[in-house]
Amino acid sequence: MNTRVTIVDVAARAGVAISSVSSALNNRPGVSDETRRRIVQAAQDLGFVPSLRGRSLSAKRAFAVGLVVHRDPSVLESDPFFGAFIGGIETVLDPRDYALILQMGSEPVETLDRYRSLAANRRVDGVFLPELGVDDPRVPLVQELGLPAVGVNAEPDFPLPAVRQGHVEGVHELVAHFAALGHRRLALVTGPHEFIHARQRRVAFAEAVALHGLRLDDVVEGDFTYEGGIAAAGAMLEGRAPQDRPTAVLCSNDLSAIGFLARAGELGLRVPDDLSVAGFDGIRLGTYVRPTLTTIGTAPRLLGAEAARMLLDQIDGLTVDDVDIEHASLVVRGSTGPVPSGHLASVR
Amino acid sequence: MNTRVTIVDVAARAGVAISSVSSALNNRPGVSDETRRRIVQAAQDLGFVPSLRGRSLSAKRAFAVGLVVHRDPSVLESDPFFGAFIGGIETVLDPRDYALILQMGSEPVETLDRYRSLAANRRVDGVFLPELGVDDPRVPLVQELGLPAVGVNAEPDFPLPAVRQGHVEGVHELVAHFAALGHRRLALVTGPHEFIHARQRRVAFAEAVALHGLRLDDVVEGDFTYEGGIAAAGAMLEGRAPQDRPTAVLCSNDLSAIGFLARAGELGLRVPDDLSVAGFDGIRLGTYVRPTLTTIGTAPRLLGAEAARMLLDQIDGLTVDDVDIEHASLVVRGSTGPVPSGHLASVR
DNA sequence: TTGAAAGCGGTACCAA
DNA sequence: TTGGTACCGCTTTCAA
Repeated sequence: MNTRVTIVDVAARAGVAISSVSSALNNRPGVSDETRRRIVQAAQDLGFVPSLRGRSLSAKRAFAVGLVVHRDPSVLESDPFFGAFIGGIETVLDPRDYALILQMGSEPVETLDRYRSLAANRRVDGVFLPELGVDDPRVPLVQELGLPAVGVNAEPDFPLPAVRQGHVEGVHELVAHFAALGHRRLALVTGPHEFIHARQRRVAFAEAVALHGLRLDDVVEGDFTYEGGIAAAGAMLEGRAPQDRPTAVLCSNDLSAIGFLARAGELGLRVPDDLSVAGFDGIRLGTYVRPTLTTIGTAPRLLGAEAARMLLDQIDGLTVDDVDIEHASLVVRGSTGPVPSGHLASVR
Repeated sequence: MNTRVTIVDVAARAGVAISSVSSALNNRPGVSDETRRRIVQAAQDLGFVPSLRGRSLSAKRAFAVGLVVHRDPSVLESDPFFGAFIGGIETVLDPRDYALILQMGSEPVETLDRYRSLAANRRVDGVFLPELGVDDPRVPLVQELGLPAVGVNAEPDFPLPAVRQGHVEGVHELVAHFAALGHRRLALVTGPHEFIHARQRRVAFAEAVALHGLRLDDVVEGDFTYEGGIAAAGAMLEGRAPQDRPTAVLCSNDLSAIGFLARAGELGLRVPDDLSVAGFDGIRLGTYVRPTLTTIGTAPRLLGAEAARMLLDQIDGLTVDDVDIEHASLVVRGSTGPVPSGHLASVR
């Protein structure tokens, strides 16, 4: 039990050369059915599992892909995106005998180094690029390193293969929802400008608002955190007369929306009676809070699965086309409702 | 740029044998200072990074350790433990050039298979065993496989190296806190009995309650989820007269405590005026909710770091002693307060 | 101290 | 169709 079964053992038992074992077990042609059968039998008898290390060295592959999570160490802790994203990745990796190497880098610079060393010692065959920033330095890096990569929710002109989930439609649905409820004065809590997805959501919201002939009263920059939502609510609502406040707010992610809700409540505003609030993501937590959070539901799990498929295909030398998964769409729950009556009159 | 720099290149440039390069670069004796200097210089000039694959095959090591997360696919999503735990692991792995391989198995059986295949193809040199169950099948498995492993929060008689964070003290602190606030009738929402940490918390609570001469009114089994907390609150509070209710409740983790809080609120109970509620973990979310959650703060990050250190040492052939990190302790926040006045009178 | 060479466990090419 | 063998890139004896 101490010494492992190698391909040599299998060859010996089947009475063939190791090259035949290799061919047979990898379903390559050039082995007679009879020999193949004997080899498979021998392998099974011996409980042979090819060593990843041997294969790795010879095949010049790591059979692993990498995900580097950056930002604060508590990302995984408070941001449900990665959990679901990783879950999706796993569903694809596992059947194809690949493994996921997860690394965390607190600061952007450190993150780059992680990618660099993953590539340098060839620990991975490719990487995911989630949470893309504007002019993200990881892009030229992987290009320079010749490291296969897949971008997640990238811009249209992204130079690498990417998987995207449309955000525009969901935002339009939400604004239409607001409009139908009589809201005229909307506001937005964005994410940090350096993130592409923050910008995408902002642009889509502004467009939709204009399209419906509504007013974009206020835009406050948040940071995708709960605390950021609290701060944004303070900035947007505190000390303002009802007539001066927006009646419907979109926060760029659910976490900040939930913070926003909490602060709004502390300021004496009832949601959705005095104010409608919506988030973006569709995290589970949004169904926990009261009122439950209206949101634009995304599919990080699917995004992960598709990204993994694209990455493995790319590693296999296939040409991969960008993929658009089903767009995010509105999920109406308890935090949005009709515009306060006072505001109906005040319009126009 | 296309072909990588190997040890052969370095040897050639330094004008020495590859064995000398290996010795020199790994700080092994038997190389003269002068030669060593030349080799280091050459390596640097060429930007040599040893191939993990070559090392791996030759050294019979994967230079990676594995973490298999089981239970529902949404674990990482809603349970902040793993994010912090992984963060802690990383801080130790990275400087020692190890990587973390993360896998997810939804069902326990599947999880076992993951461990099995990780061991079979030698993708990892060791594994973490978090969230131990009673008679956890992973334990005999890793023993049989001869796979180094470290248990997290294991029982005292655990047969493998383990890192633990004391839970008893924190629970005692909490019960003392309850007692000081005048509470006499306590209750507990546990986690599933099959988890060791659920049982540990239950036992500690019962002991502490007895020690203070208080009453353990009610014990309801939860499932460590928000929904479980909601259900537990329903079972414990709904349709009961104030005199029949406990006045202070410990939920076995924060997430369920937060669900408990929400449901209590819906049932018209004010926390902490009508009822005190505490959790266990110290997750960030507990500071978001209103009232903020009194809890017993744990240190998953530290647990991860220590577990990683122990695992790597074990892999290096060192004998590792079990480690106890600073025990979890009480964090008083807003969800606990004085016993309702009606109950003060009713005691005795 | 240095260098040559034998593995580690596979893959893949080439002759037989 | 088979078997032999040269790698893959490093570590580790063992002579020189």
